[in-house]
Amino acid sequence: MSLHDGSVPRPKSANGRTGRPPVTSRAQILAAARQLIDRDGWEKLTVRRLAAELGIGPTTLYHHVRDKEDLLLLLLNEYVGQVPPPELPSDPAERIVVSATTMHDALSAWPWALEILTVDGFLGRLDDSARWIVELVLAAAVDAGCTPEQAVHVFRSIWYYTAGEILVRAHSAHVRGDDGQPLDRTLLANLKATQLPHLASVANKWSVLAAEDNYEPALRAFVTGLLAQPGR
Amino acid sequence: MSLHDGSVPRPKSANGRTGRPPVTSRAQILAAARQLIDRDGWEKLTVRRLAAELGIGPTTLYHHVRDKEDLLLLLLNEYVGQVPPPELPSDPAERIVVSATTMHDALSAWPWALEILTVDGFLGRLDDSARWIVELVLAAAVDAGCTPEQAVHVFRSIWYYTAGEILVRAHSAHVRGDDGQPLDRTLLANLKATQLPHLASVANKWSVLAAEDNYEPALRAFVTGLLAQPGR
DNA sequence: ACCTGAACACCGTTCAAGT
DNA sequence: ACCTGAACACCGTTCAAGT
Repeated sequence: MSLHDGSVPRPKSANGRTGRPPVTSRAQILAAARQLIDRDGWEKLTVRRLAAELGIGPTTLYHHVRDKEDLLLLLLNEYVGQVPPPELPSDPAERIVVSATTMHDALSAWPWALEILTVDGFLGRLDDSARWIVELVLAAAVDAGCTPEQAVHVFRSIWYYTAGEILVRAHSAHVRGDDGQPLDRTLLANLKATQLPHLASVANKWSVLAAEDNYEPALRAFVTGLLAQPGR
Repeated sequence: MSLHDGSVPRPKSANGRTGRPPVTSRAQILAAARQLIDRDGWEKLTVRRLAAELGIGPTTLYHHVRDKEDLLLLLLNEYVGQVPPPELPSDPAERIVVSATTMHDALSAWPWALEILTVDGFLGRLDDSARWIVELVLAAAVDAGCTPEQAVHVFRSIWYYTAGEILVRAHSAHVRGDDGQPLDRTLLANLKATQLPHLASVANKWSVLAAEDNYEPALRAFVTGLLAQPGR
């Protein structure tokens, strides 16, 4: 790497700055990206569309962000950094629940953010503005009697549950059978009731049950179970 | 839809069958797809590569599978259907743990299969050969005293945890910092220790802890917590 | 310093024509 | 009945040339 700041000769211009004037900025790009996602959905965010949105050439973007992954990471840090911290209860176990729920709700509202987190190994790519949520969970776990190492395991377990819930639910949201029927019908239709009796007994209400939000009660059960583990 | 079976006039040929002879088959396509994934990795499975592998034109594939999603689903059902059923213990709670672990281990070995499951709303798209794993968990939960409805919630919670664990770990596996350093360094480097003390205290061993397999103990804690929930 | 169009190396899928 | 090449409508990214 031989690049270092200020090594490039700069042609002076009238206004004291140098070179061709910018037609956009990183801030503008991020704002446009967010607008595009909110309007057309996450899967429509492509480098080319984003450029078109801004009225610039696709290649111009590469002067403001390293690549698409970099863009997504910037977007994510910005978003998580703006999540307001929750009111924390004094009971440590309940504090874990509230902290995790805050994380969950923030990411549920922006499920695409979670896809970035999953793909990128998440923690290492966030900056401090986003990592405070992790800190909350760790602190509460330590308060509940965990060693720092155990607290990390508690956090990870909760993170897996939370990430799975959001990802699966986000993707299942509007899935229908081939014919547009809700899945119950399909489920029932080709089910050998004699071989799978329990599945058969709930097949006709599966999609109703699957639509119910059970995140928090199950999370509470998980936290209780984790904190009650032997060997601590 | 005006298509119905046998409505197309068929030119007879010498061997008693009709039309141009096939150069491949669905079974051959699935076998080649699996080989391609095992050899080059899941992300290299594209319609065009798969066709090249088989020595046929990309468009020929569309006579044997509806589209790429259909191909993945066929692949997945085949795989899950071949998973051997586990030895089940008599204790219902432990039976949930063993059943879920079987599901987990099978999908861990084939993480790309899980991506399909997540994307496609999973359950409704599987056939009976794959759904027996769900049945095992439901049956065990009912044996443990759950109503069928509660059993579905138990299954879903466990599924979220399992799916999250596999997805996050599969994607985090080989993530390094920009400079190829393990993430601990990056984590430590830009960490404001005074603001995030608990995170700071584990930063240097984070990646070691994150590499530890904690699936089963945490699952057991989860199951214990779920079955101990009030209001049942 | 910043922007641009052309180009590269890909995708999944459709469709008319051939055997 | 099955196969084919050409074509469509896209991707992310690089690079030499322009202002």
